[in-house]
Amino acid sequence: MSTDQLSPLVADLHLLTVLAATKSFTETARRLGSSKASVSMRISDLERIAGVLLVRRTTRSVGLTEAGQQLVADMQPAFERISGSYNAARDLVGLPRGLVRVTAPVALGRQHLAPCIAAFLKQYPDIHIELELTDRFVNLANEGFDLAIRHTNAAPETHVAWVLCETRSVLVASTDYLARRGTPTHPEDLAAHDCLLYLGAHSGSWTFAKAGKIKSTERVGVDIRGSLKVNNSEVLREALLAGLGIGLLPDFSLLAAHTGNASLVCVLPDWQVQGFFGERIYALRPWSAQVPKAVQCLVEHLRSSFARGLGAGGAGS
Amino acid sequence: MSTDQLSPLVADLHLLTVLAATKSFTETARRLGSSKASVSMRISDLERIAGVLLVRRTTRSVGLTEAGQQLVADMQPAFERISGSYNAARDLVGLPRGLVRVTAPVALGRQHLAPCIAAFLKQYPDIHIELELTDRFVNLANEGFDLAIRHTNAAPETHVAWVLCETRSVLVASTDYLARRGTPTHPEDLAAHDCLLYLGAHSGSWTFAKAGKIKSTERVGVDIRGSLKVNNSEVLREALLAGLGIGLLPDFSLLAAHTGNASLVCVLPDWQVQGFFGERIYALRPWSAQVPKAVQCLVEHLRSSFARGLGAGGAGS
DNA sequence: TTACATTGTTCATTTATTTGAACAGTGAGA
DNA sequence: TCTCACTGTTCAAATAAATGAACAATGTAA
Repeated sequence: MSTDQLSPLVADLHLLTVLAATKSFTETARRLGSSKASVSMRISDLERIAGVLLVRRTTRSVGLTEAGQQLVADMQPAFERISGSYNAARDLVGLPRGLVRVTAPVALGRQHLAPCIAAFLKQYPDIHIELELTDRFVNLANEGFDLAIRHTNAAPETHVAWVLCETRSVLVASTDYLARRGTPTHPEDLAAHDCLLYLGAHSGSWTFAKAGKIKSTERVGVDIRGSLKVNNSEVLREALLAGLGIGLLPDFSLLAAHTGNASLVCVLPDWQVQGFFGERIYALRPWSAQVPKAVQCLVEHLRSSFARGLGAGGAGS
Repeated sequence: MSTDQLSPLVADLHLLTVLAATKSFTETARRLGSSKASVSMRISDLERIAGVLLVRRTTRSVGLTEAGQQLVADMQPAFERISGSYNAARDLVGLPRGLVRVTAPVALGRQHLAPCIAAFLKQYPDIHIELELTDRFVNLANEGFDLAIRHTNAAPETHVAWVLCETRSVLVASTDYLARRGTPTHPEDLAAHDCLLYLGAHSGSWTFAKAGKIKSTERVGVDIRGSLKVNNSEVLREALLAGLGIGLLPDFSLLAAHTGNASLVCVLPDWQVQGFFGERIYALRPWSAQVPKAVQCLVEHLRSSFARGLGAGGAGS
């Protein structure tokens, strides 16, 4: 079949698929790096030329008409295939190159990912990275990301997942605080302490098990109270460093904590807190037939860096 | 998988598939209705951005590199799917519309197709037709046609084929010529006549069978000679009308012939000539999942017009 | 209900792309 | 071998597209 007549339209048809994903002209424009005026005009032109109403506009919300939905659903896999083929062609030659869009939690990203990526970019000058730090849960496929770094218990089945490292949640406090308020020797002592909570986790109580015996039945649940709940682990760490109380931090956050003039020490080192923060750091990728070489390189670099200790810079020269 | 990065490139990637089909920048530009300068620059840009050499240029011939070939082969079905979906979406609404590119033999096209199409276009104001008349054998898929009218014996297996009508080859001469030279009563009499030949057919002899007994063994082969061989059936008809000799014409050509002041009559009506010109007129279409409504309408119109007698105009109001 | 913030569209201006003619290079035909 | 027709590329001029500020419309929050 001839596809000649497509040529002036393919770009607009692809635009439509993005619009279908975002359901927003503004967001579509941002994603494609153009203006909403342009998106508006091009979609209008497409509808005029096709002679079919594709987008239902209600000035405040955007949805596709039935025709539009069908069209997009039909074309989506085709565009994915084209994208995959193009990336494969790029990767046939020379050094890995191209743009990789990454999303990561703010704290983890700032403290560990950023220096790691900096070293990576020096090593591969033809790879560009867009790093978006947010603690919001992003839908990789819908928002156009190539890679997500997640701190979680289990990788979702629908994605390709690489384990970057194992992590633990550790109960810590500043030496200053412990000097003032005493060091707890048993979980039940915490009831008399200021406990700082990560907002969003199942707040209100911590469950302890004897270290090394997490699966044993010897568990202690402690209701806790404190003056600060916050959904940002960096703020939490700063508060702990400032001596505001005892709190739970992922172990990798501790590394950075020792660089300041204050320092945090482990509390109840013989006890392990259950279930807070994920126990692994993953790199996730929406499923696709093949992984672009640039993404593969980045993941490889992250794995070796994380294996060597979090926050370690590059993989050497 | 995100295809966002595709957006500025899809059109160029599609351009590449057309270039792969035509193996010519000039022809690609003609097909897409743009200039070769534009094609040249866009392909160059694509290669620069991809970082891969896709096209092998030798100033005189164009071919794809291995990377380019692989890329195009991968993308081709995807673009066909997109094209199909787009056409399907268009056809969901209202009157059939869109562009239909048709190729047909010159004579058949001028005499019968053109008036038929004229009536069709009046009936469907939103359908546009590009009619390319040529006796050259065109590759539908490669040259971007949606429909071909062919005068042939059997439809190729690789295409969708509709039979428009049956035809016969008829031996004719002008009354004027027959008056001067006498009317042959047996094929062997032709040896003494001026016979005008369609150039390109297996020239040099005609094989006759008793009418209604084509499959019988009673065949007569006659070596013929004459002063004119031409590959255009209209010129042949004019020559016959001018009394230059006896010649073979498809029956539908005769209809138009009677409109002049001279007229042609059948020679040897009891005999049937074998194998010259096809015995059917077909409408062919490169295979595809679904036939655009505009094409379907056109074929339907052609069928009913041809069934009603060749050259009949529209299908009525 | 009434502001407010944000959406999609419009229009004059800026920007990028396309164009056509000139050019250099190559393959077919004599 | 040489010629000629035609190829793909280049560059200034012309054309088309993208931009962003202003605008009307609508869902949201007070």
